[in-house]
Amino acid sequence: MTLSEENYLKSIYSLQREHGKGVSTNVLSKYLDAKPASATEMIKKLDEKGLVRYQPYQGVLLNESGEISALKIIRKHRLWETFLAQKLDFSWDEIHDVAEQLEHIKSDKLIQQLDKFLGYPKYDPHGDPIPDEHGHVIKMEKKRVSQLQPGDTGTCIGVNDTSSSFLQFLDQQNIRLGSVIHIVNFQDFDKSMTVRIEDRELILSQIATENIYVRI
Amino acid sequence: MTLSEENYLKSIYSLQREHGKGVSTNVLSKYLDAKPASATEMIKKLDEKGLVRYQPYQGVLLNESGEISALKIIRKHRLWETFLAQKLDFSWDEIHDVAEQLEHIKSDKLIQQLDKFLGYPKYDPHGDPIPDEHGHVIKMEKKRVSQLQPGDTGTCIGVNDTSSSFLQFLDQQNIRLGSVIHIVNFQDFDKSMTVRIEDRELILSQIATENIYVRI
DNA sequence: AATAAAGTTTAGGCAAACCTAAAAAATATA
DNA sequence: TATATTTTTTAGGTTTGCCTAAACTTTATT
Ligand SMILES: [Mn+2]
Ligand SMILES: [Mn+2]
Ligand SMILES: [Mn+2]
Ligand SMILES: [Mn+2]
Repeated sequence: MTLSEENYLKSIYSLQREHGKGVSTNVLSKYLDAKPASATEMIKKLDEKGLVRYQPYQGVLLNESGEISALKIIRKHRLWETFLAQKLDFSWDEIHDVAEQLEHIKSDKLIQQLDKFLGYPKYDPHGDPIPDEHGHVIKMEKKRVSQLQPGDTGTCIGVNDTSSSFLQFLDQQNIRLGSVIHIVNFQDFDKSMTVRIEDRELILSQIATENIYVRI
Repeated sequence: MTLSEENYLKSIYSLQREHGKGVSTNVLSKYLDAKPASATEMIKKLDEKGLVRYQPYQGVLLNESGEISALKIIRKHRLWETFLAQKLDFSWDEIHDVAEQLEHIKSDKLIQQLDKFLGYPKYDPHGDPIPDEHGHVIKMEKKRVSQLQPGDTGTCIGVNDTSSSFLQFLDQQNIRLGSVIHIVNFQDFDKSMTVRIEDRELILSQIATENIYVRI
């Protein structure tokens, strides 16, 4: 499989999860920073290879072998992210771009040994579950902070927005994986929330609370 | 720089070191497992980019910026080899192919942190010196075992032949980096040598003694 | 239902990195 | 030195992955 094919499969997997139905060439191409015509071409090729189901004008969906392939790449991506964060002291916002390259290295032994070296981690530094070698993923029912009520408490397990600026903001506010977030108050007029993290109270905007995932 | 350009620069660097003069398209293409016509094309492109000096029919030579670029890739290759051997328990003969891919990952921070994580190693698992971030390499006067006399003692610092079968042979014979090799005897009829390694005597063929490097 | 807008595909090109086959140059041999 | 052999370059193709512009299909609006 080529680098480009791998990136398409991974993208289709993510977008398929988000929305329900077939992923349109428009959405897919925007996600990959390419043109719709390019997406159409690639989708046709993946269909011929038996990795996706594609009906013209109806979008694309991974079939079983496509999903297994996608999960293998996601496994590699998340293991490398874990390596970069835990062993090389990369910060939350720096790991993604490098992992985007490393995920395409071809060596079964490499990824097996990396997994072992890291102590068989279950989650990556963004709180996303790492698929096992057969492509099995732990299903998590994660909630957004915005879905909690005053009085509730959640443990931060990830983010939705992975932009540098947001991740840097979280770093500054000392919000990291495992942080316990207690909801103190909810302001109706702007949907912001007052939360307590490690005995420190702060106000999070609606945008912020919608982009932080917690396990309750 | 593209992956292919990087591989060409690295190859030219190695071949230039071996022979003295300009590297011919024939030699270069054989080394890279490509056709001479492809080498000519690439060389012309590298010349236009100012990385090599190329005169038709006269072969190619790296100029200063080409050499710096080559050494940066070699630095990455050797750091990754060290990582694979030291941290992921790859054996001597397994590391090269994976490092051949990893050397092309683009991230200054990655290689800086990897270097730190490994404790700023000076040599790779084959005994070759790792260039520093400015492209400076330690010049080593290494000798082949075949150049030693009975009574001499050397410390194994690398190999010339990096084929799997040779490296596996060395593994079986417990010859590794740092092994102290004492020359017991030299057989004139077949140029083989009796050597002592860790209180064990064995006979090495001429082919073997010519492909093991030692520091005396 | 007819028309306008938006989304999707097709057609035709382009650059990178390969290739084969033919032409040209350098080198070896008679 | 003339000819044969080897090496190198050039010319023309192919594949992958991208693009733009035009044609077509679907969806939204009047
Ligand atoms: Mn990627
Ligand atoms: Mn992640
Ligand atoms: Mn390489
Ligand atoms: Mn090496």
